[in-house]
Amino acid sequence: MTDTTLFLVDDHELFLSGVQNELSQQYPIVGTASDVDEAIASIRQLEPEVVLVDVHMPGGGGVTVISNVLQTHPETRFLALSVSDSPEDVIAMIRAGARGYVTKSIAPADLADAVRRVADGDAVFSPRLAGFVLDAFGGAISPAADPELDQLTPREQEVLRLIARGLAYKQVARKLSISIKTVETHVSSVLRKLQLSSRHELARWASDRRII
Amino acid sequence: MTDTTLFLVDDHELFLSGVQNELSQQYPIVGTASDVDEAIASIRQLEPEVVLVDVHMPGGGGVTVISNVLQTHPETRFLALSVSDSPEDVIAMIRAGARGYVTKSIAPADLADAVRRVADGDAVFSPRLAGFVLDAFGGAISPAADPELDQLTPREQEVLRLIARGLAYKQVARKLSISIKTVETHVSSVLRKLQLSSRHELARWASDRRII
DNA sequence: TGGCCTATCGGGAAAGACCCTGATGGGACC
DNA sequence: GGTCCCATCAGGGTCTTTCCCGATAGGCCA
Repeated sequence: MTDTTLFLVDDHELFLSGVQNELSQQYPIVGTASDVDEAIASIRQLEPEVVLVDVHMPGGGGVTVISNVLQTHPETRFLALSVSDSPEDVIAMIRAGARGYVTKSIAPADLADAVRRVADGDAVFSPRLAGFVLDAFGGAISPAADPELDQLTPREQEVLRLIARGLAYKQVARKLSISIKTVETHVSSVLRKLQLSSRHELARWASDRRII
Repeated sequence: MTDTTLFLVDDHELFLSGVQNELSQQYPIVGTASDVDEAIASIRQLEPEVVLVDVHMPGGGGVTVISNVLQTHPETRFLALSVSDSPEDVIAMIRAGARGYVTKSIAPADLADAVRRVADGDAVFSPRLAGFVLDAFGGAISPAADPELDQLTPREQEVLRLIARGLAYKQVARKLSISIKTVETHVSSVLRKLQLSSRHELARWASDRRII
């Protein structure tokens, strides 16, 4: 039993009860809530250290709870608990301010451990989500076949990448062993196809899409 | 003792020996390396499941090791181990593909636990880094007082931002209500101070640092 | 075979970017 | 009151980028 105060938010009473049953041996559970508004009000009043919050709930979901509470109580730590492991949900919760994200299939002992780690300030993710989060952070989210990129020929994409890297036409020409004039042609085509008006905009366009 | 094979990379023999001493009870340590090239070659040959890698090393550092090995062995899991907890280092390692990042002040037992979690596919960060990583993921990277940025005057930084956004000198001039010549002067100063040679490199420099 | 796309080049011209020297006024610091 | 740094601007030169006008050669397809 530690003294890390815990608060539970889930719209399924049965699940709420299960979690409470499993964790009350190890943490003082200061309160529970089964809808968004109730959760926000109670958390603000009770000021628990860690909040276990469900992702999908009527009335806005966990994101609403997290972002609202953090505005007044930024020190509160949130651990998202969900049946879903979809990237969209994970991203949304992390952006809102969750310190971790585990799926409901987690073993009770692991959940207790996750709560402890979140209370310590650590970041906790289910194994299958960890890789995703890091990939997203590294900017290597799914290749996501860009329709705008697809309309460029392979050679044009190649030139685009080098231009985006900050190389001058002359350097691109040397690198690809072609003449400056050819580079000009490719760049012109790219600018026209992407409806941009200068290599500077092109560089920014590329960096926005992480094509570097 | 689990069967998770471990490989250690650190240029400090003493530290290497210490880690080896602490962890060899729990993991089969299949090899160690104290420089970048040796590390890459050995890891490719021995194919350990988890690699503990130092961030700062002569010959490129941990980033080089990680990105090289991942090209041929993408299933290898890397746990970065460093004396530094600076945001730049953490970002660089994560981008390179590290699955976790802990500081060398970590307790041996915690390190063993971190290795286990990385082997499980989990993400591991020292508590003080966890928050930073999540903040960065949420797109709210701290201003992170950059020493290179600091040597620029406020006006120069302002011009830098606009240039990095892909604006032409003329547009920058209009936006700041100054003459093109003044913009030229500022850009020249920035290029000189940052030791860059063209606005294209400057744009790339800025986008690398997310100064946009 | 003729049409279309791609990749490769060239001349020439206008605009933009870059570099150099030099100048002015306003603060800050000592 | 002199010395620095900062921000502002100018002239003039060189190189780069961008956009015209072309051209040739290869591949694919109906």
